[in-house]
Amino acid sequence: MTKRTSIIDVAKEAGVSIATVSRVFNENSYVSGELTQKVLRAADKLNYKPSRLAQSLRRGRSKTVGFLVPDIVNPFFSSIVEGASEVLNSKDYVSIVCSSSVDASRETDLLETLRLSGIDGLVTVLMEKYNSYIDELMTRGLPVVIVDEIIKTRNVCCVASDNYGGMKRLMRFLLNTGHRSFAFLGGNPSTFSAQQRMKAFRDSLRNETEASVDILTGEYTFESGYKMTRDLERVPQAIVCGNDLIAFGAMCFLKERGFSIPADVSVTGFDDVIFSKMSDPPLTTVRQDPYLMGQTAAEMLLRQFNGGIPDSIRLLETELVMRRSTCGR
Amino acid sequence: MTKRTSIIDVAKEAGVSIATVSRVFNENSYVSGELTQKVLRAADKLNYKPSRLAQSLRRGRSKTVGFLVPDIVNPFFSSIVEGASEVLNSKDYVSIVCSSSVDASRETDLLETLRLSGIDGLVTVLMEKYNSYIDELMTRGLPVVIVDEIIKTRNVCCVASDNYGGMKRLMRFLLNTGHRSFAFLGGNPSTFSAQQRMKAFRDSLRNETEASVDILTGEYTFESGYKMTRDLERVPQAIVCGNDLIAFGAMCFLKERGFSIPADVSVTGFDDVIFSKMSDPPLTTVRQDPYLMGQTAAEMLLRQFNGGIPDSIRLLETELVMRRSTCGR
DNA sequence: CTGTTAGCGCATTCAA
DNA sequence: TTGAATGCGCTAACAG
Repeated sequence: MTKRTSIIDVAKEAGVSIATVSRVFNENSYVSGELTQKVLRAADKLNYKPSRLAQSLRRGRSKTVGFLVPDIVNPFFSSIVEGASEVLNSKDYVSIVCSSSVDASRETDLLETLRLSGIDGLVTVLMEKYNSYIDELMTRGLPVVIVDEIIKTRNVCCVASDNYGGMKRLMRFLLNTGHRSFAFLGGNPSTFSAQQRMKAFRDSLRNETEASVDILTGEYTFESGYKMTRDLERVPQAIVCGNDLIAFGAMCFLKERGFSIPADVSVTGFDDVIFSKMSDPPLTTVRQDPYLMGQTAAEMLLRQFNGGIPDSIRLLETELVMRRSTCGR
Repeated sequence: MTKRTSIIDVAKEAGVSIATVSRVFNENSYVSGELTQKVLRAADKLNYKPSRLAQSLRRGRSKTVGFLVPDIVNPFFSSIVEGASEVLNSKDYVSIVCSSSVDASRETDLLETLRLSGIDGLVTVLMEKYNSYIDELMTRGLPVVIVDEIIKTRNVCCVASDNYGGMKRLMRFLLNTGHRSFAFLGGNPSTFSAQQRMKAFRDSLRNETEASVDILTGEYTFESGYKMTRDLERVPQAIVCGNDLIAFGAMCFLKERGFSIPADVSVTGFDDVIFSKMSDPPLTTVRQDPYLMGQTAAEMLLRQFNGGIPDSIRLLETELVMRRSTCGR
């Protein structure tokens, strides 16, 4: 880069001290109208804006927040980042984004890089269990918000969808519409969301002594959904999937085998990704709002910046979306 | 944040000057083995790592690259970011990501924020036409790479898929399999990629005087594809869509109207998004590789950092992916 | 209200 | 090889 124009250049141009220039740009101290105009004019002429780098070093705050997510390509995670960034950007914060590329072993390194970059706060979706390095960061005083997971054992801010409640509602709907035999095709059971959804599935059937139940777990992917369905000993009245991708895989297999959806078997998903309304048939699912999760996380962070102690846990509503992949029995 | 341990603390602990500590961490100057050990031990004990912020200010380089994309939630754009970030991270660069949320009027502001944050380079996918602020940044000496658009009029590095060649190949395939009546359902015609694809479509049919041709343009969305198909005066043998989303919309409408795909009408897309193999029927499309585009962009940037002048234009191969949404006539 | 000065944490002269 | 001193661009005392 060409040499930046610095505060000194502006001070010279305006014929004032650098402190005055600084004051004009910080707007918290009083400067006479005359000098303010001079400074503004000079700054404009030289196209000057304060360097965030120098401000950061001096202030000890960088107006920067770090993000660490498992996979930025996954719209679920990128929506979280987008939601949070929107809120943060409007407060003049900038986002440094790291993706671990679904490699949990890289998380600590990336977190360290983020810390060294001088972030003021951290928003993260962790891959598996709680990363103890987070504790260290918090001990050092870094504001943190964990997304898509609720951790009660430590005093850390968390925001997640009500996975349990959403799945409960879906199951109630299925039960009410006459389904009595079920299969659950879950995602990676080490994740918080998968655990909650599966637990809700189980709990919903606890009193249904007549119901037939099958539970498999795999990955949150199309392929995994396809395979798990193939591995099913028999096709039940309803296949409840851990997320939409699994449901797409299940529907694909079922259609190949000549089953008609929903006439022969109902299929449900979770998430309501953009393609769920485009699938054939459109998928009955539980909508969660990752964008809102991001916004909420940002607000929790902002409150910490302002010295407030936000509610440490926020559970976001989910919504049952009934489409044509399910029907009454 | 708790007070960071600084280079001074380490120097004291090790009983050396801060210059020596600095030298040990920079590995470019010679320090005796003894002092090196002392410093390393002290740094380890105090858990010291140099502050990137201070380094940036001092060096005038931040090891940070800025990204500006229209929509980070769109996997196409996030793949570009991911591909580039992977390459850059491995060279110890960190990514500052901005999304204009599909609002072209915000681009210049975000670019300015990025500049003030002290980025060493910029990778961007612009919304519409060339943003002249980019020129200013380049004039100031900032290395820039434009992605998904080829700009020949200015001396700027560009990387994009061979949209034209890909569409040509697809049309050749369609022509070879006996299709003679076509509709083209294009995306936003102000984007470079849309223009290239449409041009290739037109050029392919230039010598087919017998062919019947219809051209509509809209947005790169499911809804737009649905509507454009509805607006078609008659259903041709092949509906060539500007991207996969449009194709999904088209297929949805066609199926609702009782058309059988591909028996009654072939449908094609562009991009090969993850859902294209899951649709019913799976979509014939042209695959492009945004992740590779990102990687390539990063390499072009790195070469600029090293003072090299990279090829200013890189066109990436596309691949025809034949699936079951098309058949011979 | 304005200017002078110190120092954020570090890399890099210049001497020794 | 090592240390002392300087300054990157800026903010925040402290004086005036």
